[in-house]
Amino acid sequence: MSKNEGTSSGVTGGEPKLSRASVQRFSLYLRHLERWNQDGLAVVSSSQLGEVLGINDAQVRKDLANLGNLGQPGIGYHTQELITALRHRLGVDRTWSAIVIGAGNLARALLRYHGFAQQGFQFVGLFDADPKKVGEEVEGLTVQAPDKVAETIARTGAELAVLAVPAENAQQVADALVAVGIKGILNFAPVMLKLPSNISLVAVDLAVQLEQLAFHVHLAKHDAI
Amino acid sequence: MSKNEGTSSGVTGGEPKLSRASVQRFSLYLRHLERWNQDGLAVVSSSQLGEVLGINDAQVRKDLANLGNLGQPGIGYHTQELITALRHRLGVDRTWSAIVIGAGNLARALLRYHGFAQQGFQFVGLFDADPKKVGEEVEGLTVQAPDKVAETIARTGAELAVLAVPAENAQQVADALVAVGIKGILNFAPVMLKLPSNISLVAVDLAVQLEQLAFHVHLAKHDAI
DNA sequence: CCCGGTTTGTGCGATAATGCACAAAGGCTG
DNA sequence: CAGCCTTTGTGCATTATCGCACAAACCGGG
Repeated sequence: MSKNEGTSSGVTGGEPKLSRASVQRFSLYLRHLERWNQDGLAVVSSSQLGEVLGINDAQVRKDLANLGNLGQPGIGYHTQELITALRHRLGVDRTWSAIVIGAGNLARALLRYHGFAQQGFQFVGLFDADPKKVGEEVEGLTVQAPDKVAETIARTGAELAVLAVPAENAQQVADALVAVGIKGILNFAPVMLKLPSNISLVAVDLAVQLEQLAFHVHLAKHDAI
Repeated sequence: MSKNEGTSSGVTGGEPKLSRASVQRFSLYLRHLERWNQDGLAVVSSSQLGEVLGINDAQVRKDLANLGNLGQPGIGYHTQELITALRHRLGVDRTWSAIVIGAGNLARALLRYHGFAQQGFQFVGLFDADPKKVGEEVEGLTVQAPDKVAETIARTGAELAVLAVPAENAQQVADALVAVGIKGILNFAPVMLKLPSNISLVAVDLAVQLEQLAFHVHLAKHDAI
């Protein structure tokens, strides 16, 4: 996240400020609640949520307290109500349009992953600088040349971009995206992008994750006292 | 990470204990250092590293102090030396073998991503429960039935597994992997796996990341005081 | 309508992570 | 070799995050 550190609510004091950690968990709560809701579970408790997330139940209650007093002592939380509140607070009680830059395998995987659509995200454009890829069809989208991005944004109102290009080009592409009005970037390239502070950024580095895993296994072996 | 919370070094006190946050950054330092090293940069400073990671330089020095006194006042750190120390400490100064479960698009994307190989990870097996996929060739690997996992592990010594299966099957598959001796799991399914505490776990939920991004953009709009 | 069993909301202390600021150490110039 | 500049290592204050524990609220049974 660029500089959106504090997640400060406007001084107007509308809603309580959320800690970065809480926001991360909100998505996870939502995921589980939606599953449970489909299973017909009308009410959930903080300990149930804590259980599946592997955290303390008090933490859950504190997080959820930020949504207003939705919990009822002795009962728990109404699943549907909680889902609605979470989606509203997260800003996913609407549809978000996103474009994808880079038509490699990762992009294809993302386009085919239907979890996004369920959460209200839709991909409205796919772009690649490689002329050989332009014109190709992927999951209902036709690969376009990068100079068509502005036009697509204007037409669809897309605010988010997924960056799945090589590290070398990432910064340059990101700059171009900002120039044409993109508001948030999900970056898969293994570089720390420099963006204006009003542009949001979330980075996912898959190699880092695997490395973290290796480290923990490595440690577990040597730790074996 | 299952319970490997403290990242506690064995009481033997070999190396200083690393904070979870430091370890996360270690991978990032390494990534940039390797790039710079290839570019011929022999010496780096904490402020350079802080710059590219977007963090304070004091933080960088504290992190790196955990590797021993590699820095020289007035000079900085020798790139190559730092790389060696980081790789050693992270446990990536060796080759790690990993298997992939689930031969969907995400798996294909991962197999084709060469960043892993550069970091010393190699994929030695690909498995899918769908009989129609068994026998297919993907990036030099032949999709096998899940009951062949044990055999592959025995043959290759693979310790890591990448889980790229639907959420419904994830826990069951994970249990099976643990049963045949896998030591660490990188989980892409949107569920919190329950694993024995001696098994390491790193989870990546792509939908959550996109949701985080949406939230920050959402907030930026409403925050605009 | 009272009582035991649940579950929320939260004040408070504990723990972790971050950032500041400065002394000590190395190198370059003249 | 003296002076100045750079950069490390780290003690300390600040901030963020977590978990415990308990009062208050709610339910169902008898």
